[in-house]
Amino acid sequence: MTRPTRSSKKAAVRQALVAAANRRFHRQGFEQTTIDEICADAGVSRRTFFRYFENKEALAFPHRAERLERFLALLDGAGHSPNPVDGLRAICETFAHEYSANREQLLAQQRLVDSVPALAAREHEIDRDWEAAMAATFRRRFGRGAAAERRARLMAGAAIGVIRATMRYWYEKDGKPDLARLGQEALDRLEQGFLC
Amino acid sequence: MTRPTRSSKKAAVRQALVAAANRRFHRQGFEQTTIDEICADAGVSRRTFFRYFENKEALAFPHRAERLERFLALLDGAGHSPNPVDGLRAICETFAHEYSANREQLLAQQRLVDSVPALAAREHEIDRDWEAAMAATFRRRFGRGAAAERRARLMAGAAIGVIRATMRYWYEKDGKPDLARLGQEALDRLEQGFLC
DNA sequence: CCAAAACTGGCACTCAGTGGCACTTTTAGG
DNA sequence: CCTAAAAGTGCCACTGAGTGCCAGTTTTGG
Repeated sequence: MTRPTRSSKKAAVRQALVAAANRRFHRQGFEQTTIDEICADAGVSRRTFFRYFENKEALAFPHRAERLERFLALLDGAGHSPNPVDGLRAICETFAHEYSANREQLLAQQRLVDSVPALAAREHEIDRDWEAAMAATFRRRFGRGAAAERRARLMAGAAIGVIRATMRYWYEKDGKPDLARLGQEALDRLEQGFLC
Repeated sequence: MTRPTRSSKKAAVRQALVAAANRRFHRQGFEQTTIDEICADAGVSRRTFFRYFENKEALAFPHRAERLERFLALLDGAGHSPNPVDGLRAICETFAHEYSANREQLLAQQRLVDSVPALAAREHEIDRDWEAAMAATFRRRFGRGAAAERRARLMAGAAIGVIRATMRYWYEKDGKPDLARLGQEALDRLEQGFLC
């Protein structure tokens, strides 16, 4: 029987908070759940809660930091394709598989997010992080100059736009369509434009 | 001397709150300003404040409802062009002129928004409204069917993506570039895609 | 084994936002 | 005009989010 290390205990506390929050949010709704209740369930003080999460909203996106990190790493790794969209295609494939594997959990999370405006706002914040990451990558690929800069940003903006639209569509269809396929079609559009 | 009517008084109170908030936000920052202070400046009770604005954040976007309404009307009006982007081009022209005319005010507002995460989140909420409006319009143009539906949504997502990226660029350049021109270039990209 | 560092709990505090109620002003109908 | 209903306002008490502070405990590395 190994003694619990500090970091493993931290992970356990975090996990307990997330689990308690999920239960409560699901049963009572987001606003109707107080942080006190979550803390009581997790056996932790309110003060400690705020050392694990910035605020109540953060509980609804427990993988935010980790996923962004992974996205950044993948963007870095896919740095060699001549066309930046090809890099996105590969990344899309990776995330599509992960999301499909966690379908139920994601659907539940999304139902929650859609029902609480404050959470929808946080979700956009996340998108913004991803957009910034893509813009930085594209900029590196497109080189210097104001035109290249603008192009990189427009492309990142359009990319996150079609990605988010795709996710919403997938969620709305209860995660039944093939997400990887939807993603590839979205990226096709991004490449080829919307001229009729 | 005309007796002040009820609605004119309401408008005056609203205006006073917005003005007081702008002053305070500018001098002390958003979080450092309490609603109490704003109410005191405007000569109104705290309880009354919440009858004019949903929350403190709403003070930073005083034209939100009005602008969305106008956008919706323009979308409706531009319903006859064969290519939906043409409709956007006309609308872009209209808003570009308005924004350029209110450059200073918009720049100040944006500096505030960029410095407060909560406000950035609200801004995304606004974008979401605009995206939904565009998606509905495009859907009408593209007809029935899942493919048309998806196309409409992807296009709306990409559109708001390039528009927001354009606005950010313009803000960052202190509103000096020709916004109408930037907008048209962004819409060119939307039409023609990002294939290298 | 020990000192430093990290973690925790508890308390007091500020401020956003809500509900309720009494009071005043505006409006519309006769 | 006059008046009753409706709309708007102020005040008060309350809940709950989030922060600063400090004292006590646990973990870690040497």
